[in-house]
Amino acid sequence: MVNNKKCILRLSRYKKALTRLRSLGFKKVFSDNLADAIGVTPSQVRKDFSVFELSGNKKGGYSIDDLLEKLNRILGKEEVEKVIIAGYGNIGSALMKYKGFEKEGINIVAAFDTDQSKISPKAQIPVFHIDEMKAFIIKEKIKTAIIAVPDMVAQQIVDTMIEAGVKGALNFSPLFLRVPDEFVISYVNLEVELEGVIYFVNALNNPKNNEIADAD
Amino acid sequence: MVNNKKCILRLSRYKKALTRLRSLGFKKVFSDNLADAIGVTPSQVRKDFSVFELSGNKKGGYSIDDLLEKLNRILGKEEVEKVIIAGYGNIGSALMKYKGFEKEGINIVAAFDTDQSKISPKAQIPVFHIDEMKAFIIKEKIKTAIIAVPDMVAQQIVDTMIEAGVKGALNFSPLFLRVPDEFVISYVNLEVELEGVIYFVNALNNPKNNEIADAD
DNA sequence: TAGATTGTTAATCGATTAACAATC
DNA sequence: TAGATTGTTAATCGATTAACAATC
Repeated sequence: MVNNKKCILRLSRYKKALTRLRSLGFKKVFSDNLADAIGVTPSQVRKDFSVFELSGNKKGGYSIDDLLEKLNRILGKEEVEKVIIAGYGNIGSALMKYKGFEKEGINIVAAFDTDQSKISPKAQIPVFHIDEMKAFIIKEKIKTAIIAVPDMVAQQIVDTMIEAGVKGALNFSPLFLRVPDEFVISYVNLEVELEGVIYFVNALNNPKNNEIADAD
Repeated sequence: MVNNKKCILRLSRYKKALTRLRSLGFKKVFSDNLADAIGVTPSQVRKDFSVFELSGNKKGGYSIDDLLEKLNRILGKEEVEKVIIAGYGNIGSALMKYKGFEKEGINIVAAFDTDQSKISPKAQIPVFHIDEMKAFIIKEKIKTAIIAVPDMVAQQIVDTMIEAGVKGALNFSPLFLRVPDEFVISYVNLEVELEGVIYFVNALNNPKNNEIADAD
């Protein structure tokens, strides 16, 4: 198993770029083109591919169809992934409607909240009371979740998820959550990211500094 | 200038943790406590602080008030930061309502969209037609923006922003955008993040593999 | 063939961690 | 004082990049 998050995230970006190239009618791609498309070096592309034994033809580049098929397999896209959302506030409801997930074969199957006025079990994508989450996870064998609940309850929600069998989550709560080593958790922290941008904007536009900051 | 994005993002996380500790009545904190609060090593905390000349007392730890004041200064929080949002779809409108930003002294001052039905120039936070964005940026001297427009127009929108004087952006479009070196851009790519979680969930629960993946 | 591109190894780079002297 | 914690240096670790042999 490749244990390098940044590399995996790049695979996902290659996939996106390849899909676009294919839709433009391309059949073949060179490490150069792909590097350009996602903003890395050609060495990086070839290294990443080599790690996953994605091979091309010397001189002939890589077959886009072939790469896409293999990337989908690596990223677990052979079957549609069922994901639930805990918390149906601003973020949770935006994510439910977000088109980007279904495009990638990710299927949001339900959301959960405490607020009675938000609950709609008959909707196309149902919103249930949070008390029903545990049973739902067990019944539907949910492995992946999105945490978009208020900070105060985030730890408690992830604990429940873990008990019920969830193996990984995308967490929008700004708190650091305590989870077992084998639980996968990825933090998306919008304030922190935006504060980072603001810091570099100020720092780069301050005449004292003249270095260049990395985008990543 | 410290040119290490991950370090800056940690400063923002320290700040969050310190605010919480202060609200619980604490006055002092040790590198140990902070490390624990955000999930890093005590060495990391002391190293980060040393880089920014945030000093404590040997034996006595760090003063929370003092740290918070200095962190706010470093992160440019002495004045409220004005930010605009391009694109008032699912993501854009969720971000407008998002409480996390104002908590951190980030002020969303306007949003822009092409869809006439979304435009409301008299709202508390106004939504204008995208054609008015450039003039608004110039007039209000906006330095930081959030890009939440459809993929197809993301490059064009960031070009306009740059022309008008924006210096950095948080980009929710999954495309790699071409920007000048001195423009700060941070990518938040929800599909990519979620795909990463799914990959590790599958990989870790596949009997062939028994290594542990890093959360970050 | 000659030229171009892959695949892989070795070198580089930078960030994290460990260790420990200084010191409160 | 003795013990604990900071602040910093050096060691380690891991990821990225450069270089180049293999080869289509």
